[in-house]
Amino acid sequence: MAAWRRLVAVVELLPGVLDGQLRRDAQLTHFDYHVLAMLSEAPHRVLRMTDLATRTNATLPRLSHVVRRLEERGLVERAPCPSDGRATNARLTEAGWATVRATAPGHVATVREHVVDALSPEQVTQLAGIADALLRRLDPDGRLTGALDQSRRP
Amino acid sequence: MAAWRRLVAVVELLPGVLDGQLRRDAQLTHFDYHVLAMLSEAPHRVLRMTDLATRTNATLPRLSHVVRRLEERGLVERAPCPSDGRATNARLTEAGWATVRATAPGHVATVREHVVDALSPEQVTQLAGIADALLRRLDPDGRLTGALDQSRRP
DNA sequence: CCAGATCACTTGTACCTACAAGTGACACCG
DNA sequence: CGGTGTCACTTGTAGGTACAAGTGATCTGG
Repeated sequence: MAAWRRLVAVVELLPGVLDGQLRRDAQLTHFDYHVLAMLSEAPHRVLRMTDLATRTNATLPRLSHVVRRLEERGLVERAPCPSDGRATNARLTEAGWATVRATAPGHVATVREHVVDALSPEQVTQLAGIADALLRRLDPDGRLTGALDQSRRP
Repeated sequence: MAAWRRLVAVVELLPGVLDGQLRRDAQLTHFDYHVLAMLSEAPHRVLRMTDLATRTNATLPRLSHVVRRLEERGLVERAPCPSDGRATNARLTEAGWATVRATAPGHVATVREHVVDALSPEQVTQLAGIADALLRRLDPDGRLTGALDQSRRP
């Protein structure tokens, strides 16, 4: 079978595996986790909704709903931005931070189990190059990989 | 950044690209397309719902809803299986077959554009090996890749 | 041969996501 | 300063997916 077809199969199956593990272990969607993880890496664990949306590849409506649900669970807080009245800052609460710390190891272990351990060291190196090349097309601005321009700050 | 994190980013972005192209060009979900494609490759273009579910990595309820919608659009027909009264056979109609033929080239072109053309020939070869290794963990029975046991037939 | 278990679905309900419309807040131009 | 346009969200509605329960048909043991 052609290489691309196998890639499509991987792309079809892997999200389900990652999502399932997080749902079981932390009652979080993979997207939820991504939101919390991005916040946890930000300075003061605060980000504008717009920045958070680009970092998670989400539309603003979708992010708004998700953050509202996370806020109801006490993992995130929202507050109007002092410097720009239009903007909203999302901040990771202590409970949210604790959730990330408790969840990250299991998530990383799942990825390791299903990806890294399935490949030889050379293949891991090759994969890095391949993923890099693909992301230059899929995500030219590096929004998901953290190479975002840092000019605007909350 | 680690290789696996870039892979996760790819896995996050690629489905959206594939889905978007099919929605625009054929008003089909990527999952819808996968259902039609599996039927188009089956003998007589007929498959049991259960077989179709494993081949598309879907739960039976999900498949049932999707096939109902495809049936309403005239792309698929359902009929009770003659040999097993419990089973339902899904058959690709002429309209469905025409849709697959009309849609496949654009879909393949999209994959080519975003994947194959982004990589060097060596990388494509490497990717085949990597995807193979990953699928041995993610899909040990080869359900999505067509290596399914062929004992039960409609 | 028939009661219970299993199988192959279908249907119903709840949740999540996408798209569209609406609401204040800022920015620029005269 | 107003008025217009844009920005940054929020809310509402429709469509898709997951989980749970229900319906016949088939198998199995006594």
